[in-house]
Amino acid sequence: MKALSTAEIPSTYDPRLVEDKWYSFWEKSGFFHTTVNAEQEPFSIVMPPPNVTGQLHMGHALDNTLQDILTRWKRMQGYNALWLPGTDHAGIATQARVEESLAKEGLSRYELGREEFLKRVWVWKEQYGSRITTQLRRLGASCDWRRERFTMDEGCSEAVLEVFIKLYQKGLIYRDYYITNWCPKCHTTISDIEVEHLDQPGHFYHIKYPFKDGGGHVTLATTRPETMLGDVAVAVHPGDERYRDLVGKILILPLVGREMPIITDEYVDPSFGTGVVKITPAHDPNDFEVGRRHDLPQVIVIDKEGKMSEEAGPRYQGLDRYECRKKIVRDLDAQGYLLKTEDHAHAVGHCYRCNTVIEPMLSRQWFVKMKPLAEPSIEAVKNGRIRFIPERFTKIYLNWMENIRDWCISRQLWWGHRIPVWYCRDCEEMTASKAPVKKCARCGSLNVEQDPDVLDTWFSSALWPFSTLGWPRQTLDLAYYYPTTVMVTGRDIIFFWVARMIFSGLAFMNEVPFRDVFIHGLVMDALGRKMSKSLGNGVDPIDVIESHGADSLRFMLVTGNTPGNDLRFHFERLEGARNFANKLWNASRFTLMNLEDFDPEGRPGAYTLADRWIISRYQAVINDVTGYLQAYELGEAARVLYEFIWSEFCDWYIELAKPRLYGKTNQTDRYTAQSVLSSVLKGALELLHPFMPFITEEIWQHLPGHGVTIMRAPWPAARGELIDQDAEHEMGALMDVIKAIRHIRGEMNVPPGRRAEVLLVAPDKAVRAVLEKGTGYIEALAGAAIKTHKSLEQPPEQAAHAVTRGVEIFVPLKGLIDVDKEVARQEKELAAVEKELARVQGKLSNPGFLSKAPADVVEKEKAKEEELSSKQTAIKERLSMLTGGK
RNA sequence: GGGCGGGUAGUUCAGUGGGAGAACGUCUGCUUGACACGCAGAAGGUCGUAAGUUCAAUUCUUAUCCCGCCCA
Repeated sequence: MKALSTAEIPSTYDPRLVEDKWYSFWEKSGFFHTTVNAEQEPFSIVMPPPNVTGQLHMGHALDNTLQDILTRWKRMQGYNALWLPGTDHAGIATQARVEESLAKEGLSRYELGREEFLKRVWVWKEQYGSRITTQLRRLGASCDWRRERFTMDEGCSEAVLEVFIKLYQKGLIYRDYYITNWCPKCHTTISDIEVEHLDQPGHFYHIKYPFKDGGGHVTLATTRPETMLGDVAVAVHPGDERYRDLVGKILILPLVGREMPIITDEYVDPSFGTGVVKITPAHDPNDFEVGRRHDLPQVIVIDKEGKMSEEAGPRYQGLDRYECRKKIVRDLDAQGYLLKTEDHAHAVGHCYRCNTVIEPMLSRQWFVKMKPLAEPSIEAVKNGRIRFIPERFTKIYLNWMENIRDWCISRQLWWGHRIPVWYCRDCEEMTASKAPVKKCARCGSLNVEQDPDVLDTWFSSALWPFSTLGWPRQTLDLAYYYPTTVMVTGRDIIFFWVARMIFSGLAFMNEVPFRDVFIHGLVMDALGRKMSKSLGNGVDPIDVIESHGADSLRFMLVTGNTPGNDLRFHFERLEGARNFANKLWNASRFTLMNLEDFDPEGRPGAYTLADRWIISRYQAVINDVTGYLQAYELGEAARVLYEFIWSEFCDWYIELAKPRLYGKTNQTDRYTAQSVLSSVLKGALELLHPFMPFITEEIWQHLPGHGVTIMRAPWPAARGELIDQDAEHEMGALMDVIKAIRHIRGEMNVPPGRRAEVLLVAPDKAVRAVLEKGTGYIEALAGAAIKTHKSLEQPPEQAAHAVTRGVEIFVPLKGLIDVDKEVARQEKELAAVEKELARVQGKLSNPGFLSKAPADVVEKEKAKEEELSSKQTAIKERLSMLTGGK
């Protein structure tokens, strides 16, 4: 694959000319593909599977960018890096989409029938299934597509069956009547964590329930008066003195006339409301528990459509639950039972899919018994076999695991893994089996039918880290890549997914599914709101890639963000990343323009100070970037590279190299500059490649000594002998002088074209030597003509003045100096120096500081004092000269 | 009610037990033979509030207020 030729490198980087080209080169060349290799250490990540018919959103973009950075980095480090991709069948979401499309044809799934409907879903899946994987390619994801999996493919489905049967045989899967969360719109049960609790304004209705015999009543408050039709008791706390005498008495349920007892139960909070609670076992999870303890009947008054059932009585039957609420309130009021209505905000459960208010509903469902599975999962995290990054998520995970409740796994859907249980209609025998059951094992009847429900989608994704590697078969892949190295995912699915993978891995592989869990935050809009369809505030990553390039998007997502924290999407930050790409592009363009006659085989001459400095800085950057990646501080790693490339390489090194490249006087020195320029650039590209894969490949392919692909270039290793403290120190001093002169030029409005005469005064011999060595640098970068002195007998009066570490700077400006203005400038500087000096001296005169602070800190403060006080002296002298001693 | 995160420059965010940083925005000046998606310079912060630990706190501890999230 060819990069653009040097002659056609445009001055503005255009990702569209570059990205697709390199991606298909990588993929076709098989660079993403890996296989078991016992000689090599594995590094493995399985991708959190996106919804097969969904499309890429910013959350995916972030999640996959992080994974790609880690994978590309480890691959360059020489690991056998596997990033295994795949998609999820997303039961509710996908089924809902297909039902919507059917609705447009005026059809329902029931009219179509199960088999025909499923055919339609598969067609839908074939049609849209490649959209998201195509989009991931555009992001640059270097995952091994030859291993792509799907939660409903043959292997994953087999894993699901295997797990279900094993859990069933161990007694960890059971079927029971229970209160579950029913979504009247999706027509299915959902698990506890799929319910989102939102605070909503509502009312507290205070109602009186009269006694059967004699007068009097008890008062209670409810937010859901319509459920009173299903009331079967009233409860008070056993220790509540106020109601002690009433326990056991019989009440008459208003509007209904049902007789019901007053009971006691610990669940009642005597300090809340009136301390009296109505008990509706069929429509409230807490009441359900109370009902079980007291063996109360269950009266179902709301049906699966969210409408009042026959049990609700003829007056209310068929009414929507909210219509019914209004009618009940009116009726209670009319009959004098309603005492008062208060405003009351309370948390209401909503379906995470369709946002409909959940109806707690009594029904028969399948559950996984969680306690025995949770225990080893708690242990694995507590003893460090699994590590959360950042660490604080450990507590969130443990807290949830320790209070775990059984997991409702059946869904009243058609799209998914059908529950492998058959019922005999004749003898009611129940058989769980991997193979279809045709005949009842007990009575031999052929009148058997399979459970109509499917499993929760998360049931199959819980197996993802091992089902994708071949389980339940004991494959070589499984032995080599499992447990995976790291799981990268959003903080919003720790419970849904991470926790479930952990207990599944432990239960079926006898080993944790991953060592590290790298948790990231959510991508919010610019105002800090969650991106959502209903708000219409989502930003489409594909639009961003088309306008600014995938590299810019990736870089923007990864910078200025700390692990676990949310990230706001600011367009300005995207532009910043795009500008950085362009900067890199132009620095490379400059380098390549000056490299046309470069001989990669040649040997460079002596390094200049600037060479030694940038080479030394580059070693430090290698160490920093590698260290930050190791610590999952991807944002810091990116920041270090940004600063190195922009501020040090471009702003200083390239500028210092220019005279050496343009002037043809010294071919050896020119060659040396070419060599340093190209080698540091090449190394910087390699360090940046995991973050910005496309642009780095494009440029790298032009550089001398490049290989087949930057993807497979060895990760740069710092060489300690190239770290050059002297060079860094000397360059630092020269940079300070240059900055001081530029400052003066700016302040004094010296026209840029004009070459300023500058006098440098340095009493110290070593400092003078540095200045003399660096005269060329100062002259080139400060636009000045330099003369260096040990001291000046008669400092020029018409001059601007500055002091940096051991160097006094005079910029003579005959006729341009406004003495008053210069005095004011110096006074301001003096005040700043003296303020700082006072602070330092305060410290140094504190005996506690001298005796207790570490020696190096004290030394540092002393050196600072010395520098500040010499600066103070110089400024004072200058001031007294300017004001003529007045 | 419990837990967690955040409160640092005009804005968005990094960071740290010992001299407050970046990007964007603002101001000044620049067709400087890579780049105006650029170059050079500048202004701008009592690091939410109060107490404590320490020689030293923006950083650690406690309390408190505000914002957000999760759980009940």
